[in-house]
Formats: sequence, C-alpha cells, structure tokens
Amino acid sequence: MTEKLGRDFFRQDALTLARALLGKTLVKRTERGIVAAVVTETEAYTGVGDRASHAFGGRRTARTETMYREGGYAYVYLIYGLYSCMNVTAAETGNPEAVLLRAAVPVEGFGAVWDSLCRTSRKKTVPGRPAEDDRAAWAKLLGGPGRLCCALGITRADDAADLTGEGFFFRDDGYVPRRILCRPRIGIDYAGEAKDWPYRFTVESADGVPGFDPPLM
DNA sequence: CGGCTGATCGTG
DNA sequence: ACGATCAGCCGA
Repeated sequence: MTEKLGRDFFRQDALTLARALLGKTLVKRTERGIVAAVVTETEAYTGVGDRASHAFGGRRTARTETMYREGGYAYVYLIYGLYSCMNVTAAETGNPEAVLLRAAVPVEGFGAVWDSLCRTSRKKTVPGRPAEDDRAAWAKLLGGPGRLCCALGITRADDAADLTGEGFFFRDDGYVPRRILCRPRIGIDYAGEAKDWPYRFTVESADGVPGFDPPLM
C-alpha cells in the first residue's frame, strides 16, 4: 500500500500534479532523523504563460534554472530574505511548470519536527509540543510554505534535489482527500489576470483537521 | 477578526 | 528595489 513515487508520477502538467500531490507523504532524512508529512495544500505555477511564475515569459536565471528540469526535482528558493519555499518541478525538461507546497501534517519524526520549527512560530501558534494524535495542532504548525520548510528541515541546500532518490522523496500511503477546494493563489497581487486563476488546492478541513479517507493516523 | 508593519537578503 | 512570508501589534 505504501509505495515511493517514481519519475512518471511527476511528469504531468502542474495543475494535475498539484491535485495529485494532496495526500502524498513527503519523506526526508534530516540531521535530527527521518521526518514525514502528508501534503494538504498546494499551488500550481503553470510556467511561461503564468505571470505569477518565476519563469514567466521564459525567464531563465541561476535561481530559476531548476524549474526547467523534468518533473520530480525540488525547486527551493528564499523569500523575503527569511523563509524557504519548496516547489516540486512538473512536466518535461525545458517546461518550467512547478507546484508549491503550502501545508502538510506530520506523521513521523514528531520530535525532529518540533525541534526544527522556527522558534517564533511555536510561541503563538501552540504553547507546548502537541500530542502526536493532535492533528489540528500539528496542521497549524506546518501551515504555510515557510513553516513547512522550516519544520521539515528544507533549505536552499536542497534546491535541485532529485525527489526520486534516497533520503528525500514522496510516498503514497493511501490517503485520499475527501474533498478538494480550489481557490486563487496567495500573495501574487502583481500577477495581473493570473492572480484570480483558481490554482490553489486545499484538502477540506473539519475542526482544523484535513479530511482524508482513511483518516490520518 | 482584519489590516498594517518590520524583519532581512538573494536576485535581477 | 522588491518579493509565491510570518508573526506581532494595532484598533474595532
């Protein structure tokens, strides 16, 4: 039931991949141990025709180079000088489509996740380390692309990492989203008409707990 | 709860 | 200069 996702899975357009990644488990070997989290929110960036994309109009620089790889590589960049954001490349070589990971719920390595969290994000969100079965609390802690990366120990050193290799990959543990919501993407007001495109995908939550079948355990 | 703001730096 | 952000602080 639990299988590692191979290259073919990632070689689809960003819109398809963004939905397909919901419910998949991102696994990473970190200095503090193995960490794993189920993806609950994504955004599709559809490439050269998408004004919100770093690769709009075919822009190709040292930073965006990774986006032009075939599906299944990590595109990690720094934003606002503070936070890392992780994308998964999609489609074929030369087509810079990508999927931004915006939220996840940890299922393995809770101690490592807790220790890795940005200090500031712990304080207000949750006073102390939540119980492992408190899905809502952990979902909050990993809600947002910056927090997600912090918690899973993802940094710019992981840029261009092959997600079909060892130590950093996706797994299918059989979690199927009960319901997927589509909304416009966040933080792209400058993107003209593209700012209203419903390319953000969320697993619907009840009481702060993203709904899967079977439920997260 | 909604809106504003400072932090902080790689990238173009 | 300017963000595919976050958290703290403001006022209501």
